[in-house]
Amino acid sequence: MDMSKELAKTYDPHGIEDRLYQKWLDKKYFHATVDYSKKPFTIVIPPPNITGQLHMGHALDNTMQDILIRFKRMQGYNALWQPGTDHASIATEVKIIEKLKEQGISKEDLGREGFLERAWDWKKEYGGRIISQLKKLGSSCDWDRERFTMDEGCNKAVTEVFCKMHEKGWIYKGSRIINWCPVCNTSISDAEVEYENQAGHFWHIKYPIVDSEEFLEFATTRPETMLGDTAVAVNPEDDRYKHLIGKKVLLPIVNREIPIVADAYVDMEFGTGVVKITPAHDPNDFEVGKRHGLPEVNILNDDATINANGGKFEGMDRYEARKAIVKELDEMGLLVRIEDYEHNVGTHDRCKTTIEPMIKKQWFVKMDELIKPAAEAVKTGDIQLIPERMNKTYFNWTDNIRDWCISRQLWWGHRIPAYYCDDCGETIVAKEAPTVCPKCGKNHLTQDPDTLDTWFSSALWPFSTLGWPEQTEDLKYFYPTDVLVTGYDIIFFWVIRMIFSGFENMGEKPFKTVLFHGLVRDSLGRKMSKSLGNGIDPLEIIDQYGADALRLTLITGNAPGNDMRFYNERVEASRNFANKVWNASRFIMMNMEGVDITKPANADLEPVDKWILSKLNRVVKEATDNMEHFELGIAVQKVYDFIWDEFCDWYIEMVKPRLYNSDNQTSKNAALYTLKTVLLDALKLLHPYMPFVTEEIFCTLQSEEESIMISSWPVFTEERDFAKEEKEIEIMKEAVRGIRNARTGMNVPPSKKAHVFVVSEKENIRAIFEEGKLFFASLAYASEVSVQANRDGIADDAVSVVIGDAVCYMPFAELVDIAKEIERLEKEEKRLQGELARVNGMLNNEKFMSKAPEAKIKEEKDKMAKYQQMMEQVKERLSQLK
RNA sequence: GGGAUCUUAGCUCAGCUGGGAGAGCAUCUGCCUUACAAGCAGAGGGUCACAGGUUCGAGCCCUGUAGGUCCCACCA
Repeated sequence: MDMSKELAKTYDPHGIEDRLYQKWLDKKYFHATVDYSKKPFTIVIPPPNITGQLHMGHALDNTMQDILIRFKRMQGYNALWQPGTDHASIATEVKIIEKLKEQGISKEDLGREGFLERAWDWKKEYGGRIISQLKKLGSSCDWDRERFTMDEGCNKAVTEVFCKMHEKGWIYKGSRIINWCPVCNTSISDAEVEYENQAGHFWHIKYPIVDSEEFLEFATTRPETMLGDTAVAVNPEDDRYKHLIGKKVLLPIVNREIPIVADAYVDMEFGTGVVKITPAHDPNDFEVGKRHGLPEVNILNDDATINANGGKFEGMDRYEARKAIVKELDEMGLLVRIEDYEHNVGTHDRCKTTIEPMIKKQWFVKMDELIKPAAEAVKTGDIQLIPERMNKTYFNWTDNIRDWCISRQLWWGHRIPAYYCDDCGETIVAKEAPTVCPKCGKNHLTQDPDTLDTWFSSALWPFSTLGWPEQTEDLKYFYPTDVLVTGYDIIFFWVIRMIFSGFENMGEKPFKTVLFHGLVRDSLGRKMSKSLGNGIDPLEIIDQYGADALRLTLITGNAPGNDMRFYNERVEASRNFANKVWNASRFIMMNMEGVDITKPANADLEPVDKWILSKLNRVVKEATDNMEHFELGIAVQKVYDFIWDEFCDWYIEMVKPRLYNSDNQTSKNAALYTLKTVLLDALKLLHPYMPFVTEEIFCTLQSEEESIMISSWPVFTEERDFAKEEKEIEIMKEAVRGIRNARTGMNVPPSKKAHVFVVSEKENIRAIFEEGKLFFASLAYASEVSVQANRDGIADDAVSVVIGDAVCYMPFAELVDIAKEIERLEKEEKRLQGELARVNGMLNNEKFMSKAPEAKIKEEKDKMAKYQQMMEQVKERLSQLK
């Protein structure tokens, strides 16, 4: 071994991580190309926004994907992790506008072309930032394939889909009530509206009834909308108002006579049972208006100031107008009272502005047919959601689907491929801009100024990134993709839309499995947010503890779809584990130095070697199985426990005497071989989780293979299945534990060695201890170990440890406190009594004996035999001592 | 209003198809044992929210109750 590569005493990820990542890039390990000799395994990245900075959510999301990709790659799949970024239409546009504002420039100053130029510049400058941050995490994306939702290919895909669906009639333009954000100045989809409970008021108001002295009283949370009232509604069954139906009220201030209509929408129990109807500014009123043929009076400008329909309030902000109107109603004696009222207010998820429902001409996607195969796929299990409970959330959306408003009054995005003839008003939807109007033949055509909802292009991501609409080889080979990893918070925005888009355009699901993860919260369980300032920067954590430690922290102790809390102590624990692995490796390498290790014959392996190989074999099987089922946290926990508890704390300690004693080269070789073999396989199992430290060790240890990430995943082999040795070594471990325990109980310092006598009537048990004498002595702090069939020559007052198959004696002479020893044995007796009672209870239960599976009964019988044996031994010792 | 989910050791959480309660951190005791003090060896600590039920057997399945979190709907 080249000792210039000797490892440092503590693991320091600095320098190592960047160097290894660069090596992987240089060697093109992340790159995947079509190869029919291998099975594909594909993941498309949820494209991070170009405005984004890596946060813990990304770190978790991408760690999970990287684990799956690295795992499958090692298993021999042709693993493709398709990366890219999202143009994030509204988020980016808002940022650019903010930046321009600092320079005193408005969007309009620049005009569309100029603005887009700035936007692309912005993308160039910041769009790559998050990519370099993903690299810090160790993400093994195929960067040669990096895509952008607004690149040429994606644009082609968007246009193709838009035109195709328009032709089918599934994309239409219509005048409907939509959610309007007065700050962002655009329509938004229902999914982008976030309801927020706000303290507000209930204004109780009355309208005078025409040709009557009577008034009709009702309450509203938005009195300013009265300017747009075109009716007042009551329930047709409501006896209080039946006589008024068909009559009119005089809308105050506006002095417009509006009808009293009857509509079942009105809840008689709520308030006075009277509702003012403002079809232009409330979705429910809009429906009522349609049913009764009411006029729609729009009273708002796009910036939520009152327009000309508001008469003297024109130009006022909606909230100013509210005050003014309330004041005026009060002066007219029409304000009955004001009540404090908490109600849900729709806000824009991006900017938190209260949205205004408005009637606008927008483009929509008709959902009723489109959603069918998407709902069916999850129902039949063609697409599997993990955890399964996400199905309910999914169906809740598919069952109540509403048409999707896709047009946005923004510039940064895919422009809608619709053109209007200025002369005859014809609408043309086409992939290429038409030069003349097909209807009137004139050439005054204007493209629709609007762009598409960001999610329209991300919905196509699983196939647009593989070349669609071209029928590329990549598409044939890598589609459908295998797993989509994402947070449950974007199931409506993205997951569902990808699914129906996949079926519609590819005739096939976009992925087989969706693996959901939860939110990463702060140590107090709060969402990490900019406004709270409680966000933890993954890059800082990486800098402090290393990417491996961060990755492990995000994966351990967490089940799919569950939120987790993040705090530094957890990262420290992960970092400590990396260091543990590092030091175990360092130990093994030190001992390998200058030694030619050869593969030993099975007969030359000692029982402990077989024991650890067999244990390894099992963890290989189980961890692999867990990973196949996406139980990443469970899998890594098993690997962690194996490495730390079994391999480091037991096996390494067990073989030390053999390594230090070079008299028996066969035994030493077997130990070294086993150490190296187990370490290499354990590193492989760990690699998907902790790619850097495992690679660094692997390459130092195993110079003939160039990288662990392209090495092959360990598999279970019969050859390493040593059930007998596993059992035998467990007996010795039990003895060691018992001895350590007894010593601690008597405050015997480790420096005080004792002669340990192992007494067993069974020859095979004696043989086991005889064979493992060397390590048994060191683990049990023995100056000497004697294995014998009876207790001849052992002092009566020796400390005794009962393990069933054997009894270990430690004559300490002056140290032993007989009273204490009796106490200890009596405690053991009591414990055994309890155990025996439990086992007896089961075995004497006829129903248990007749109904329980045979294996379970045998298990309990075996236990009983063991406990009985131990009980006898304890009793015997007690009688001797007394 | 509908739905989901959680309640397990002092803290944060695992516990996969029901078969003797686990981890990390924290606490206590003893150890610088020639890989690791970011360590080693031990210890203490839980009527698995509560009440019923199914079962030979329930942390796990069913019903209900209480409290927390989230999603959807949005009664003006």
